[in-house]
Amino acid sequence: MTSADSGPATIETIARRAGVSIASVSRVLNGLGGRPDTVRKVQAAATELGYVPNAMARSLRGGRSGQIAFAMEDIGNPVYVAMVRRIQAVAKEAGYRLLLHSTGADREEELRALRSLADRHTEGLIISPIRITREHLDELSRAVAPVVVIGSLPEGVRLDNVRVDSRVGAAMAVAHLVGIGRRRIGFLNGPLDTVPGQARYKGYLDGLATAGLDGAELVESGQFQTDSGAEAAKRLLERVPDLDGLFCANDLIAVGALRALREAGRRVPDDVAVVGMDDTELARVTWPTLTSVGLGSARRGELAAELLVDRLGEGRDREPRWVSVTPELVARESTRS
Amino acid sequence: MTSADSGPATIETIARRAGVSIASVSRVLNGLGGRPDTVRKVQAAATELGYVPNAMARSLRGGRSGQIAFAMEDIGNPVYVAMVRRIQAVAKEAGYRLLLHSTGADREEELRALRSLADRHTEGLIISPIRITREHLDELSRAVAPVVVIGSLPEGVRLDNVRVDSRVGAAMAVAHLVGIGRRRIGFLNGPLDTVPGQARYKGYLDGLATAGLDGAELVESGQFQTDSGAEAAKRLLERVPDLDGLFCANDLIAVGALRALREAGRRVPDDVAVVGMDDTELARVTWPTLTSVGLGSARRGELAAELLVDRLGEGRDREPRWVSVTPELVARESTRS
DNA sequence: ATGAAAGCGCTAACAG
DNA sequence: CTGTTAGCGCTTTCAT
Repeated sequence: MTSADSGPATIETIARRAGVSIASVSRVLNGLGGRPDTVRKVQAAATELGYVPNAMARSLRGGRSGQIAFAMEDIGNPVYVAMVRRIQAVAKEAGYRLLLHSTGADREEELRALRSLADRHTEGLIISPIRITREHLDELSRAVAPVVVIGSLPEGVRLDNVRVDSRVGAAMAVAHLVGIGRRRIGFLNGPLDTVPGQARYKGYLDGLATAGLDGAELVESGQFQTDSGAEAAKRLLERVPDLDGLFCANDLIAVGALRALREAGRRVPDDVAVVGMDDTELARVTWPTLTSVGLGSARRGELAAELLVDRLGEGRDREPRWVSVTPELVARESTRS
Repeated sequence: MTSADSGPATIETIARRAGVSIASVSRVLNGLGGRPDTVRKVQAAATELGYVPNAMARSLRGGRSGQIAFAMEDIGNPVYVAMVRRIQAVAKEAGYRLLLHSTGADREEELRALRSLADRHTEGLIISPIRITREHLDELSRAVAPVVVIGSLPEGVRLDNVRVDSRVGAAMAVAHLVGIGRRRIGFLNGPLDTVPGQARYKGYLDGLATAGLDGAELVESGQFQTDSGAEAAKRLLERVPDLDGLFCANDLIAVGALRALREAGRRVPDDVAVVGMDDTELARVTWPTLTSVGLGSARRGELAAELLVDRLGEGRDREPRWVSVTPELVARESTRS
């Protein structure tokens, strides 16, 4: 340890120690060959000094940070957990580190996440916005690095995009309830001014129409959350005592509904059959276990990550791609007939 | 838009446009004053060009990346979700970005996370290792940047550390079961060769001893997961048909146990009362709702983040701090007498 | 108050 | 095959 250098080793430290130039050090360390003798000396020095390349310097020089980010509303929602898991896996596989933005319900935070691409600490972004405003679209079109959107985009937006037709999924849920003989089918929705809120509401109406039912007055909306779901269920039960089927716009709402139904003394599925949406981990944990329409959250995360990774590599100039995932109903006890 | 420059604006672009030196640009942009005239010109140019400082260059120059990381086993576990949420919040508040390492069950990955501090892309790390081996300790002591450990550390390790005495928590669970008149109290544990597995097992024994009970043969171990918990519960029920109380080493195991109990036709809490641990979101979702010993996951995440942020700032040379959180039993339906 | 210049650590082009 | 050198974009002396 003759190292009179302070701080961590750099290529310069190594160069001095090995008696070669910094260029040779760089070459050897990047596997670009060299005289066997040189290679040996450099490697020895690097090992002895415990050299690790400085990622910041590399990034600045190479113009690539090796980082991507995922922005979602709240990691507390199991849907996002499923996405993060797969995104993480794909990112790591491709040699990217993953950053997390939790935007909360705050629209402004989402925009900030988009704008922050400009400082180049991140090479690309996956974003799953719950609302898509004019501002979002402006900011998206102005983004200085690749962005993949998880969620539906208006026609004509030229961005990589992973979607699922939750309208169809919602219709499937209703069809399933109809299939087991339910006729008074309610719907607990999230906020109507969100993309998923809109789509699921339309799907619910589609499902009813197909079955020749009318459900105009069987809808309650609130937040996409458990407590809100419980309250909405309570309101609906009071208004519609003869309810026999219930579709919930996500599993969190459904969990709240199950609670409210129990407290109201209704048996599930005997009195009221319940279907959730997203098919999260929760669906297997409740009692009765929850029938739910899976929207492939894990798969969407994975696809989004793959799209992004591709665009950051090979696919730099590819046309924007719109990929979609098919909803799938998973029947469990809450609709066992 | 006379900008003949390619790529994003830099201080140099601005300097040319404003007719000043790059040094002045830097000063103005960092609020270090200047002649009113200069300030105005620079700000105008910056705005027009949509200038955003390059984070990589800043980092390299300043030696600070503005990033911290959190390494845990699997974001799928609600305990970590709770931690991430708070860590995220504290990090953002303090101006740090948050990186996520999912290490899986892989020991090697944890070590990699620690070693990766050396490349300086991250200023500090919060790690919640499930096992602490000799290698971990070596690597921890060798870490080139501040590390905060969530979990218990052997005496004498000089590292910031947030802990909770889950041994005491486990004893509380048993005491609670005893308190509602249970005498044949089983324990479903995770792997015994993990830190939490050890502590909770000891706490279980403590609890029994205090009550003058013997439970040597009422233990099953598996993984800290739902399916594993269900299987373990099944095994235990076969071996010990007169079981009347059950403590589970975490909520995931407890959820599995509830399922197994139901399948075996046992009523909860009438036949068997159940207590989980961690008091995750799950505990409020199951039926019956699950009594669980909270270990302050959210709080631990928050504290860890605060310790780290402090050490990266003011507290650079502070003595290592060991903070602890107190377990708290939250009684719910699964132990209603 | 301002500009010139050095340098953070690295890679790559260019000579030799 | 190897060394010298020029930057990547920024902050910060050091003169002026």
